[in-house]
Amino acid sequence: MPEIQDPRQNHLLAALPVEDRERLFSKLEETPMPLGHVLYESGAQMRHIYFPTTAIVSLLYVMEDGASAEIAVVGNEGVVGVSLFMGGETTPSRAVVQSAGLAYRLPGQLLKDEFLRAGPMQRLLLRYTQALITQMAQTAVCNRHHSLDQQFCRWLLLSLDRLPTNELVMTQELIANMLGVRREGVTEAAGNVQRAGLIEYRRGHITVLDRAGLEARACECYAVVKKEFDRLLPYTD
Amino acid sequence: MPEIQDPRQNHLLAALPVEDRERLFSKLEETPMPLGHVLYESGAQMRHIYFPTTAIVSLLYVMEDGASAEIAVVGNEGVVGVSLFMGGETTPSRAVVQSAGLAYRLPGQLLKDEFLRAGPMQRLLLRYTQALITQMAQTAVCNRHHSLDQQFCRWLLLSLDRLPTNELVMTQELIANMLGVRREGVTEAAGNVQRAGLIEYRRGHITVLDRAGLEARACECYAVVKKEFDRLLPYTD
DNA sequence: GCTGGTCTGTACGAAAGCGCACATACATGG
DNA sequence: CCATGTATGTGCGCTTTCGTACAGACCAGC
Repeated sequence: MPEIQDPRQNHLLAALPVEDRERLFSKLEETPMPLGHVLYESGAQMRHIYFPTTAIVSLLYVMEDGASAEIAVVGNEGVVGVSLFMGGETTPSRAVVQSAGLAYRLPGQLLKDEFLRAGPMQRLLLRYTQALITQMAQTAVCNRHHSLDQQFCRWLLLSLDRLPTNELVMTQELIANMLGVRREGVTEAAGNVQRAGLIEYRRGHITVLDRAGLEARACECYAVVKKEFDRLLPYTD
Repeated sequence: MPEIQDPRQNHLLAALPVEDRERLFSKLEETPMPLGHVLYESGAQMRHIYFPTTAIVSLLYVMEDGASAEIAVVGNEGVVGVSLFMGGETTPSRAVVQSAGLAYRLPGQLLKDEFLRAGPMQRLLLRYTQALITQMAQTAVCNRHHSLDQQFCRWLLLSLDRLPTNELVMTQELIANMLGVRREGVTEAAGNVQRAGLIEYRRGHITVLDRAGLEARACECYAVVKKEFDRLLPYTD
Protein backbone atom coordinates (compact mmCIF):
# COMPACT_ATOMS: atom_id res chain seq x y z
CA MET A 1 0.00 0.00 0.00
CA PRO A 2 1.69 3.21 -1.08
CA GLU A 3 0.81 5.51 1.80
CA ILE A 4 1.18 9.10 0.77
CA GLN A 5 0.18 10.70 4.04
CA ASP A 6 -2.25 13.54 3.96
CA PRO A 7 -4.20 14.74 6.97
CA ARG A 8 -7.28 14.58 4.82
CA GLN A 9 -7.16 10.83 5.10
CA ASN A 10 -8.83 11.54 8.41
CA HIS A 11 -12.46 12.27 7.69
CA LEU A 12 -12.86 14.97 10.31
CA LEU A 13 -9.83 16.86 9.07
CA ALA A 14 -10.94 16.36 5.49
CA ALA A 15 -14.29 17.95 6.25
CA LEU A 16 -12.77 21.27 7.32
CA PRO A 17 -13.22 24.30 5.09
CA VAL A 18 -10.05 25.62 3.45
CA GLU A 19 -9.31 28.44 5.87
CA ASP A 20 -9.60 26.27 8.97
CA ARG A 21 -7.60 23.58 7.32
CA GLU A 22 -4.74 25.93 6.53
CA ARG A 23 -4.62 27.26 10.04
CA LEU A 24 -4.51 23.80 11.54
CA PHE A 25 -2.60 21.58 9.20
CA SER A 26 0.77 23.17 9.84
CA LYS A 27 0.44 22.33 13.52
CA LEU A 28 -0.34 18.68 13.02
CA GLU A 29 2.39 16.17 13.72
CA GLU A 30 2.44 12.92 11.85
CA THR A 31 2.85 10.13 14.40
CA PRO A 32 3.52 6.43 13.95
CA MET A 33 1.15 4.22 15.89
CA PRO A 34 2.66 0.81 16.56
CA LEU A 35 0.46 -2.09 17.57
CA GLY A 36 -0.21 -2.13 21.29
CA HIS A 37 0.97 1.41 21.90
CA VAL A 38 -0.97 3.05 24.73
CA LEU A 39 -1.98 6.60 23.85
CA TYR A 40 -3.65 7.34 27.17
CA GLU A 41 -3.74 5.46 30.39
CA SER A 42 -6.88 5.51 32.52
CA GLY A 43 -7.05 8.73 34.49
CA ALA A 44 -3.87 10.16 33.01
CA GLN A 45 -3.59 13.66 31.64
CA MET A 46 -3.86 13.68 27.88
CA ARG A 47 -1.26 15.75 26.12
CA HIS A 48 -2.41 15.35 22.55
CA ILE A 49 -5.49 14.58 20.59
CA TYR A 50 -5.04 12.02 17.80
CA PHE A 51 -6.59 11.95 14.36
CA PRO A 52 -5.93 8.45 12.99
CA THR A 53 -5.47 7.98 9.29
CA THR A 54 -4.43 4.36 8.82
CA ALA A 55 -4.27 3.28 12.46
CA ILE A 56 -7.15 1.94 14.54
CA VAL A 57 -7.41 2.71 18.23
CA SER A 58 -9.45 0.86 20.84
CA LEU A 59 -10.88 2.57 23.85
CA LEU A 60 -10.99 -0.04 26.52
CA TYR A 61 -11.71 -0.25 30.16
CA VAL A 62 -9.50 -2.43 32.32
CA MET A 63 -10.99 -3.64 35.57
CA GLU A 64 -9.36 -4.06 38.92
CA ASP A 65 -8.96 -7.79 38.36
CA GLY A 66 -7.35 -7.23 34.97
CA ALA A 67 -10.32 -8.20 32.84
CA SER A 68 -11.06 -5.75 30.06
CA ALA A 69 -13.70 -4.71 27.59
CA GLU A 70 -13.69 -2.49 24.57
CA ILE A 71 -15.89 0.55 24.88
CA ALA A 72 -15.48 1.89 21.37
CA VAL A 73 -13.14 1.84 18.41
CA VAL A 74 -11.74 4.85 16.56
CA GLY A 75 -10.24 4.96 13.10
CA ASN A 76 -9.88 7.55 10.37
CA GLU A 77 -13.52 8.56 10.82
CA GLY A 78 -12.81 10.14 14.18
CA VAL A 79 -10.53 11.34 16.88
CA VAL A 80 -9.03 9.97 20.08
CA GLY A 81 -9.22 12.18 23.17
CA VAL A 82 -12.63 13.79 23.18
CA SER A 83 -12.36 14.50 26.90
CA LEU A 84 -9.84 17.22 26.09
CA PHE A 85 -12.46 19.44 24.54
CA MET A 86 -15.34 18.11 26.62
CA GLY A 87 -13.61 19.62 29.62
CA GLY A 88 -12.73 16.59 31.70
CA GLU A 89 -9.12 16.26 30.53
CA THR A 90 -9.00 12.58 31.47
CA THR A 91 -11.21 9.49 31.28
CA PRO A 92 -11.28 6.23 33.20
CA SER A 93 -10.46 4.26 30.06
CA ARG A 94 -7.32 3.39 28.15
CA ALA A 95 -6.62 4.11 24.50
CA VAL A 96 -4.52 1.46 22.79
CA VAL A 97 -3.50 0.92 19.19
CA GLN A 98 -5.35 -2.08 17.87
CA SER A 99 -4.06 -1.93 14.32
CA ALA A 100 -0.75 -0.29 13.48
CA GLY A 101 -0.68 2.74 11.24
CA LEU A 102 -0.36 6.48 11.33
CA ALA A 103 -2.16 9.37 12.96
CA TYR A 104 -1.86 13.11 13.10
CA ARG A 105 -1.74 14.59 16.51
CA LEU A 106 -2.28 18.04 17.90
CA PRO A 107 -1.13 19.33 21.30
CA GLY A 108 -4.04 19.55 23.70
CA GLN A 109 -3.90 23.30 24.15
CA LEU A 110 -4.00 23.98 20.41
CA LEU A 111 -7.00 21.72 20.08
CA LYS A 112 -8.77 23.53 22.89
CA ASP A 113 -8.01 26.90 21.30
CA GLU A 114 -9.44 25.65 18.06
CA PHE A 115 -12.52 24.30 19.80
CA LEU A 116 -13.16 27.65 21.44
CA ARG A 117 -13.31 29.39 18.07
CA ALA A 118 -16.74 27.77 17.84
CA GLY A 119 -16.22 27.19 14.13
CA PRO A 120 -16.58 24.16 11.87
CA MET A 121 -14.08 22.18 13.92
CA GLN A 122 -16.17 22.51 17.05
CA ARG A 123 -19.23 21.41 15.18
CA LEU A 124 -17.43 18.39 13.75
CA LEU A 125 -15.93 17.36 17.06
CA LEU A 126 -19.27 17.52 18.82
CA ARG A 127 -21.07 15.58 16.15
CA TYR A 128 -18.33 12.98 16.20
CA THR A 129 -18.67 12.74 19.96
CA GLN A 130 -22.34 12.05 19.60
CA ALA A 131 -21.58 9.28 17.15
CA LEU A 132 -19.11 7.89 19.65
CA ILE A 133 -21.80 7.96 22.32
CA THR A 134 -24.02 5.91 20.05
CA GLN A 135 -21.27 3.39 19.57
CA MET A 136 -20.77 3.05 23.32
CA ALA A 137 -24.46 2.71 23.97
CA GLN A 138 -24.75 0.03 21.36
CA THR A 139 -21.78 -1.79 22.82
CA ALA A 140 -23.61 -1.91 26.13
CA VAL A 141 -26.72 -3.33 24.49
CA CYS A 142 -24.74 -5.82 22.46
CA ASN A 143 -22.87 -7.05 25.51
CA ARG A 144 -26.16 -7.66 27.21
CA HIS A 145 -28.10 -9.41 24.52
CA HIS A 146 -26.08 -10.88 21.71
CA SER A 147 -24.12 -14.06 21.21
CA LEU A 148 -20.38 -14.20 20.93
CA ASP A 149 -20.71 -15.14 17.27
CA GLN A 150 -22.72 -12.03 16.58
CA GLN A 151 -20.40 -9.81 18.54
CA PHE A 152 -17.41 -11.25 16.78
CA CYS A 153 -18.96 -10.38 13.42
CA ARG A 154 -19.87 -6.89 14.58
CA TRP A 155 -16.33 -6.37 15.78
CA LEU A 156 -14.83 -7.56 12.52
CA LEU A 157 -17.03 -5.18 10.58
CA LEU A 158 -16.17 -2.22 12.78
CA SER A 159 -12.48 -2.91 12.18
CA LEU A 160 -12.95 -3.56 8.51
CA ASP A 161 -14.67 -0.20 8.01
CA ARG A 162 -11.58 1.50 9.35
CA LEU A 163 -9.05 -0.39 7.26
CA PRO A 164 -8.07 0.01 3.62
CA THR A 165 -7.83 -3.74 3.06
CA ASN A 166 -9.94 -6.77 3.88
CA GLU A 167 -7.23 -8.31 6.04
CA LEU A 168 -6.86 -7.76 9.76
CA VAL A 169 -3.62 -8.48 11.55
CA MET A 170 -4.92 -9.61 14.89
CA THR A 171 -4.59 -12.65 17.10
CA GLN A 172 -7.59 -14.30 18.68
CA GLU A 173 -6.10 -13.51 22.03
CA LEU A 174 -6.24 -9.77 21.29
CA ILE A 175 -9.75 -9.99 19.93
CA ALA A 176 -10.77 -11.77 23.12
CA ASN A 177 -9.33 -8.89 25.18
CA MET A 178 -11.35 -6.41 23.15
CA LEU A 179 -14.59 -8.32 23.40
CA GLY A 180 -13.97 -9.15 27.03
CA VAL A 181 -14.32 -12.91 26.52
CA ARG A 182 -12.08 -15.95 26.68
CA ARG A 183 -9.62 -16.63 23.92
CA GLU A 184 -11.19 -20.05 23.41
CA GLY A 185 -14.52 -18.39 22.83
CA VAL A 186 -13.03 -16.41 19.98
CA THR A 187 -11.47 -19.55 18.55
CA GLU A 188 -14.89 -21.10 18.45
CA ALA A 189 -16.66 -18.07 16.99
CA ALA A 190 -13.95 -17.60 14.40
CA GLY A 191 -14.16 -21.30 13.53
CA ASN A 192 -17.90 -21.04 13.03
CA VAL A 193 -17.58 -18.01 10.82
CA GLN A 194 -14.77 -19.59 8.84
CA ARG A 195 -16.75 -22.78 8.31
CA ALA A 196 -19.56 -20.59 7.02
CA GLY A 197 -17.09 -19.35 4.40
CA LEU A 198 -17.20 -15.71 5.49
CA ILE A 199 -13.59 -15.38 6.60
CA GLU A 200 -10.32 -17.20 6.35
CA TYR A 201 -7.63 -16.98 8.94
CA ARG A 202 -4.19 -18.15 9.81
CA ARG A 203 -2.10 -17.25 12.83
CA GLY A 204 -2.94 -13.66 13.41
CA HIS A 205 -4.30 -12.82 9.99
CA ILE A 206 -7.98 -12.67 9.26
CA THR A 207 -9.15 -12.17 5.71
CA VAL A 208 -12.75 -11.26 5.10
CA LEU A 209 -14.18 -13.15 2.15
CA ASP A 210 -17.84 -12.28 2.34
CA ARG A 211 -18.63 -8.94 3.86
CA ALA A 212 -22.34 -9.10 3.18
CA GLY A 213 -22.42 -12.47 4.86
CA LEU A 214 -20.76 -11.02 7.92
CA GLU A 215 -23.31 -8.24 8.06
CA ALA A 216 -26.10 -10.75 7.90
CA ARG A 217 -24.56 -12.78 10.68
CA ALA A 218 -23.88 -9.77 12.93
CA CYS A 219 -26.57 -8.38 15.16
CA GLU A 220 -28.43 -5.18 14.40
CA CYS A 221 -25.94 -3.27 16.53
CA TYR A 222 -23.48 -2.89 13.71
CA ALA A 223 -26.00 -1.40 11.33
CA VAL A 224 -27.42 0.96 13.94
CA VAL A 225 -24.01 2.43 14.68
CA LYS A 226 -22.99 2.60 11.03
CA LYS A 227 -26.16 4.40 10.08
CA GLU A 228 -25.75 6.88 12.90
CA PHE A 229 -22.16 7.64 11.92
CA ASP A 230 -23.22 8.22 8.33
CA ARG A 231 -26.03 10.48 9.43
CA LEU A 232 -23.91 12.56 11.79
CA LEU A 233 -20.75 12.64 9.73
CA PRO A 234 -21.53 12.33 6.05
CA TYR A 235 -18.34 11.66 4.15
CA THR A 236 -17.80 11.07 0.48
CA ASP A 237 -14.58 9.33 -0.33
CA MET B 1 -41.80 15.82 51.29
CA PRO B 2 -42.91 19.40 50.80
CA GLU B 3 -41.72 20.11 47.28
CA ILE B 4 -41.11 23.78 46.82
CA GLN B 5 -39.95 23.71 43.25
CA ASP B 6 -36.88 25.66 42.37
CA PRO B 7 -34.84 25.11 39.23
CA ARG B 8 -31.79 25.02 41.45
CA GLN B 9 -32.85 21.59 42.58
CA ASN B 10 -31.22 20.56 39.34
CA HIS B 11 -27.51 20.62 39.90
CA LEU B 12 -26.57 21.94 36.49
CA LEU B 13 -28.98 24.84 36.77
CA ALA B 14 -27.85 25.45 40.33
CA ALA B 15 -24.25 25.77 39.19
CA LEU B 16 -24.95 28.70 36.87
CA PRO B 17 -23.67 32.15 37.82
CA VAL B 18 -26.35 34.72 38.68
CA GLU B 19 -26.46 36.52 35.36
CA ASP B 20 -26.87 33.34 33.32
CA ARG B 21 -29.39 32.06 35.76
CA GLU B 22 -31.55 35.15 35.46
CA ARG B 23 -31.51 35.06 31.70
CA LEU B 24 -32.53 31.41 31.60
CA PHE B 25 -34.84 30.80 34.51
CA SER B 26 -37.74 32.81 33.16
CA LYS B 27 -37.79 30.58 30.08
CA LEU B 28 -37.91 27.30 31.95
CA GLU B 29 -41.21 25.47 32.12
CA GLU B 30 -41.95 23.26 35.06
CA THR B 31 -43.15 19.92 33.72
CA PRO B 32 -44.70 16.95 35.49
CA MET B 33 -43.01 13.66 34.63
CA PRO B 34 -45.37 10.73 35.21
CA LEU B 35 -44.00 7.22 35.49
CA GLY B 36 -43.53 5.63 32.10
CA HIS B 37 -43.83 8.85 30.15
CA VAL B 38 -41.69 8.78 27.00
CA LEU B 39 -39.79 12.03 26.53
CA TYR B 40 -38.16 11.04 23.28
CA GLU B 41 -38.69 8.12 21.00
CA SER B 42 -35.73 6.60 19.16
CA GLY B 43 -34.87 8.71 16.14
CA ALA B 44 -37.54 11.31 16.81
CA GLN B 45 -36.89 15.02 16.75
CA MET B 46 -36.44 16.40 20.25
CA ARG B 47 -38.35 19.54 20.97
CA HIS B 48 -37.17 20.25 24.49
CA ILE B 49 -34.29 19.55 26.73
CA TYR B 50 -35.21 18.41 30.26
CA PHE B 51 -33.57 19.25 33.56
CA PRO B 52 -34.99 16.79 36.10
CA THR B 53 -35.40 17.87 39.69
CA THR B 54 -37.27 15.06 41.43
CA ALA B 55 -37.85 12.79 38.43
CA ILE B 56 -35.49 10.09 37.16
CA VAL B 57 -35.23 9.33 33.46
CA SER B 58 -33.83 6.20 31.85
CA LEU B 59 -32.16 6.25 28.49
CA LEU B 60 -32.83 2.89 27.00
CA TYR B 61 -32.35 1.16 23.74
CA VAL B 62 -35.13 -1.06 22.46
CA MET B 63 -34.16 -3.72 19.98
CA GLU B 64 -35.99 -4.95 16.95
CA ASP B 65 -37.25 -7.98 18.84
CA GLY B 66 -38.52 -5.82 21.70
CA ALA B 67 -35.77 -6.62 24.17
CA SER B 68 -34.33 -3.58 25.87
CA ALA B 69 -31.41 -2.36 27.90
CA GLU B 70 -30.72 0.77 29.86
CA ILE B 71 -27.87 2.83 28.54
CA ALA B 72 -27.77 5.45 31.27
CA VAL B 73 -29.90 7.09 33.91
CA VAL B 74 -30.44 10.81 34.43
CA GLY B 75 -31.70 12.59 37.52
CA ASN B 76 -31.26 15.99 39.05
CA GLU B 77 -27.52 15.85 38.43
CA GLY B 78 -27.98 16.17 34.70
CA VAL B 79 -30.04 16.81 31.64
CA VAL B 80 -31.97 14.73 29.12
CA GLY B 81 -31.41 15.50 25.46
CA VAL B 82 -27.70 16.11 24.99
CA SER B 83 -27.97 15.41 21.28
CA LEU B 84 -29.70 18.77 20.88
CA PHE B 85 -26.53 20.68 21.61
CA MET B 86 -24.18 18.01 20.32
CA GLY B 87 -25.63 18.66 16.91
CA GLY B 88 -27.32 15.38 16.07
CA GLU B 89 -30.83 16.42 17.09
CA THR B 90 -31.90 12.81 17.59
CA THR B 91 -30.51 9.56 19.02
CA PRO B 92 -31.35 5.91 18.47
CA SER B 93 -32.46 5.52 22.08
CA ARG B 94 -35.60 6.24 24.03
CA ALA B 95 -35.94 8.43 27.10
CA VAL B 96 -38.55 7.21 29.56
CA VAL B 97 -39.49 8.33 33.05
CA GLN B 98 -38.37 5.69 35.50
CA SER B 99 -39.43 7.47 38.65
CA ALA B 100 -42.19 10.06 38.64
CA GLY B 101 -41.41 13.63 39.59
CA LEU B 102 -40.81 17.03 38.10
CA ALA B 103 -38.43 18.56 35.59
CA TYR B 104 -37.80 21.93 34.04
CA ARG B 105 -37.72 22.00 30.32
CA LEU B 106 -36.40 24.43 27.78
CA PRO B 107 -37.36 24.58 24.10
CA GLY B 108 -34.60 23.17 21.93
CA GLN B 109 -33.86 26.38 20.10
CA LEU B 110 -33.41 28.38 23.31
CA LEU B 111 -31.03 25.74 24.61
CA LYS B 112 -29.02 25.87 21.41
CA ASP B 113 -28.85 29.66 21.59
CA GLU B 114 -27.62 29.40 25.13
CA PHE B 115 -25.04 26.80 24.18
CA LEU B 116 -23.68 29.02 21.43
CA ARG B 117 -22.95 31.80 23.91
CA ALA B 118 -20.01 29.60 24.90
CA GLY B 119 -20.49 30.59 28.53
CA PRO B 120 -20.77 28.65 31.76
CA MET B 121 -23.78 26.73 30.50
CA GLN B 122 -21.83 25.33 27.57
CA ARG B 123 -19.05 24.31 29.87
CA LEU B 124 -21.47 22.58 32.23
CA LEU B 125 -23.32 20.78 29.47
CA LEU B 126 -20.13 19.45 27.94
CA ARG B 127 -18.74 18.28 31.24
CA TYR B 128 -22.02 16.60 32.04
CA THR B 129 -21.94 14.89 28.66
CA GLN B 130 -18.54 13.51 29.44
CA ALA B 131 -19.83 12.12 32.71
CA LEU B 132 -22.70 10.56 30.79
CA ILE B 133 -20.19 8.97 28.43
CA THR B 134 -18.44 7.44 31.41
CA GLN B 135 -21.70 6.03 32.67
CA MET B 136 -22.45 4.45 29.30
CA ALA B 137 -18.98 2.99 29.00
CA GLN B 138 -19.24 1.49 32.44
CA THR B 139 -22.63 0.05 31.62
CA ALA B 140 -21.04 -1.74 28.69
CA VAL B 141 -18.29 -3.15 30.90
CA CYS B 142 -20.73 -4.15 33.61
CA ASN B 143 -23.00 -5.93 31.15
CA ARG B 144 -20.04 -7.91 29.97
CA HIS B 145 -18.44 -8.94 33.22
CA HIS B 146 -20.63 -8.71 36.28
CA SER B 147 -23.29 -10.88 37.84
CA LEU B 148 -26.91 -9.99 37.98
CA ASP B 149 -26.66 -9.53 41.73
CA GLN B 150 -23.91 -6.97 41.30
CA GLN B 151 -25.72 -5.17 38.53
CA PHE B 152 -28.88 -5.05 40.55
CA CYS B 153 -27.02 -3.39 43.42
CA ARG B 154 -25.35 -0.94 41.07
CA TRP B 155 -28.69 -0.04 39.58
CA LEU B 156 -30.30 0.48 42.97
CA LEU B 157 -27.49 2.80 43.99
CA LEU B 158 -27.70 4.83 40.80
CA SER B 159 -31.41 5.34 41.43
CA LEU B 160 -30.94 6.02 45.10
CA ASP B 161 -28.44 8.78 44.37
CA ARG B 162 -31.07 10.56 42.34
CA LEU B 163 -33.90 10.27 44.86
CA PRO B 164 -34.59 12.25 48.02
CA THR B 165 -35.74 9.16 49.93
CA ASN B 166 -34.47 5.63 50.42
CA GLU B 167 -37.55 4.10 48.86
CA LEU B 168 -37.94 3.27 45.19
CA VAL B 169 -41.35 2.74 43.64
CA MET B 170 -40.51 0.17 41.04
CA THR B 171 -41.70 -3.31 40.13
CA GLN B 172 -39.25 -6.10 39.45
CA GLU B 173 -40.63 -6.29 35.95
CA LEU B 174 -39.55 -2.71 35.25
CA ILE B 175 -36.14 -3.24 36.76
CA ALA B 176 -35.74 -6.27 34.53
CA ASN B 177 -36.51 -4.13 31.49
CA MET B 178 -33.87 -1.64 32.52
CA LEU B 179 -31.21 -4.23 33.18
CA GLY B 180 -32.18 -6.18 30.10
CA VAL B 181 -32.72 -9.43 32.00
CA ARG B 182 -35.64 -11.70 32.87
CA ARG B 183 -38.07 -10.65 35.54
CA GLU B 184 -37.35 -13.90 37.39
CA GLY B 185 -33.70 -12.99 37.50
CA VAL B 186 -34.53 -9.78 39.30
CA THR B 187 -36.76 -11.68 41.73
CA GLU B 188 -33.82 -13.85 42.59
CA ALA B 189 -31.31 -11.03 42.90
CA ALA B 190 -33.70 -8.97 44.99
CA GLY B 191 -34.35 -12.00 47.18
CA ASN B 192 -30.64 -12.50 47.74
CA VAL B 193 -30.11 -8.88 48.63
CA GLN B 194 -33.12 -8.87 50.92
CA ARG B 195 -31.97 -12.00 52.70
CA ALA B 196 -28.65 -10.23 53.23
CA GLY B 197 -30.63 -7.54 55.04
CA LEU B 198 -29.68 -4.73 52.67
CA ILE B 199 -33.14 -3.98 51.33
CA GLU B 200 -36.75 -4.71 52.07
CA TYR B 201 -39.43 -4.83 49.45
CA ARG B 202 -43.09 -5.40 48.90
CA ARG B 203 -45.01 -5.22 45.62
CA GLY B 204 -43.35 -2.41 43.79
CA HIS B 205 -41.69 -0.73 46.74
CA ILE B 206 -38.04 -1.20 47.56
CA THR B 207 -36.62 0.30 50.72
CA VAL B 208 -32.89 0.48 51.12
CA LEU B 209 -31.82 -0.45 54.63
CA ASP B 210 -28.06 -0.63 54.32
CA ARG B 211 -26.55 1.60 51.72
CA ALA B 212 -22.98 0.79 52.57
CA GLY B 213 -23.80 -2.88 52.30
CA LEU B 214 -25.18 -2.33 48.82
CA GLU B 215 -22.04 -0.51 47.77
CA ALA B 216 -19.94 -3.39 49.03
CA ARG B 217 -22.05 -5.86 47.12
CA ALA B 218 -22.08 -3.86 43.89
CA CYS B 219 -19.24 -4.12 41.42
CA GLU B 220 -16.61 -1.43 41.03
CA CYS B 221 -18.66 0.09 38.20
CA TYR B 222 -20.83 2.09 40.55
CA ALA B 223 -17.91 3.69 42.33
CA VAL B 224 -16.07 4.49 39.09
CA VAL B 225 -19.05 6.34 37.70
CA LYS B 226 -19.82 8.11 40.96
CA LYS B 227 -16.27 9.30 41.32
CA GLU B 228 -16.19 10.57 37.75
CA PHE B 229 -19.45 12.49 38.20
CA ASP B 230 -18.09 14.08 41.35
CA ARG B 231 -14.87 15.01 39.62
CA LEU B 232 -16.52 16.51 36.55
CA LEU B 233 -19.46 18.14 38.28
CA PRO B 234 -18.61 19.04 41.84
CA TYR B 235 -21.76 19.94 43.69
CA THR B 236 -22.27 20.91 47.26
CA ASP B 237 -25.77 20.47 48.55
C1' DG C 1 -65.00 -9.36 52.17
C1' DC C 2 -64.43 -11.09 47.82
C1' DT C 3 -62.53 -10.97 43.40
C1' DG C 4 -59.62 -9.97 39.52
C1' DG C 5 -55.54 -8.39 38.12
C1' DT C 6 -50.96 -7.67 38.97
C1' DC C 7 -46.82 -8.78 41.20
C1' DT C 8 -43.68 -12.15 43.12
C1' DG C 9 -41.73 -16.98 44.12
C1' DT C 10 -40.11 -21.37 42.50
C1' DA C 11 -38.81 -25.11 39.62
C1' DC C 12 -36.51 -27.40 35.78
C1' DG C 13 -34.13 -28.45 31.59
C1' DA C 14 -31.52 -25.99 27.96
C1' DA C 15 -27.92 -23.07 26.37
C1' DA C 16 -24.04 -20.10 26.50
C1' DG C 17 -19.93 -19.05 28.32
C1' DC C 18 -16.16 -19.85 31.78
C1' DG C 19 -11.86 -21.90 33.77
C1' DC C 20 -8.69 -25.15 33.19
C1' DA C 21 -5.82 -28.54 31.01
C1' DC C 22 -3.50 -30.05 27.33
C1' DA C 23 -2.76 -31.25 22.38
C1' DT C 24 -1.52 -29.58 17.92
C1' DA C 25 -0.03 -26.56 14.34
C1' DC C 26 2.36 -22.85 12.45
C1' DA C 27 6.16 -19.37 11.51
C1' DT C 28 10.44 -17.76 12.04
C1' DG C 29 15.20 -17.26 13.18
C1' DG C 30 19.25 -19.65 14.14
C1' DC D 1 15.78 -27.56 8.34
C1' DC D 2 14.98 -27.80 12.99
C1' DA D 3 13.87 -25.81 17.44
C1' DT D 4 11.24 -22.80 19.98
C1' DG D 5 7.81 -19.87 21.16
C1' DT D 6 3.46 -18.38 20.00
C1' DA D 7 -1.07 -19.22 18.20
C1' DT D 8 -4.91 -22.15 17.74
C1' DG D 9 -8.01 -26.41 18.60
C1' DT D 10 -10.55 -29.30 21.74
C1' DG D 11 -12.54 -31.38 25.69
C1' DC D 12 -14.99 -31.29 30.13
C1' DG D 13 -17.30 -30.06 34.20
C1' DC D 14 -19.16 -25.86 36.34
C1' DT D 15 -21.84 -21.67 36.82
C1' DT D 16 -24.95 -18.29 35.35
C1' DT D 17 -28.65 -17.01 32.95
C1' DC D 18 -32.50 -18.14 29.91
C1' DG D 19 -37.20 -19.84 28.62
C1' DT D 20 -41.16 -21.66 30.13
C1' DA D 21 -44.63 -22.97 33.23
C1' DC D 22 -47.27 -22.43 37.04
C1' DA D 23 -48.29 -21.41 41.96
C1' DG D 24 -48.94 -18.16 45.51
C1' DA D 25 -49.43 -13.54 47.45
C1' DC D 26 -50.84 -9.01 47.62
C1' DC D 27 -53.84 -4.95 46.74
C1' DA D 28 -57.69 -2.12 44.90
C1' DG D 29 -62.11 -1.62 43.92
C1' DC D 30 -66.58 -3.27 43.83
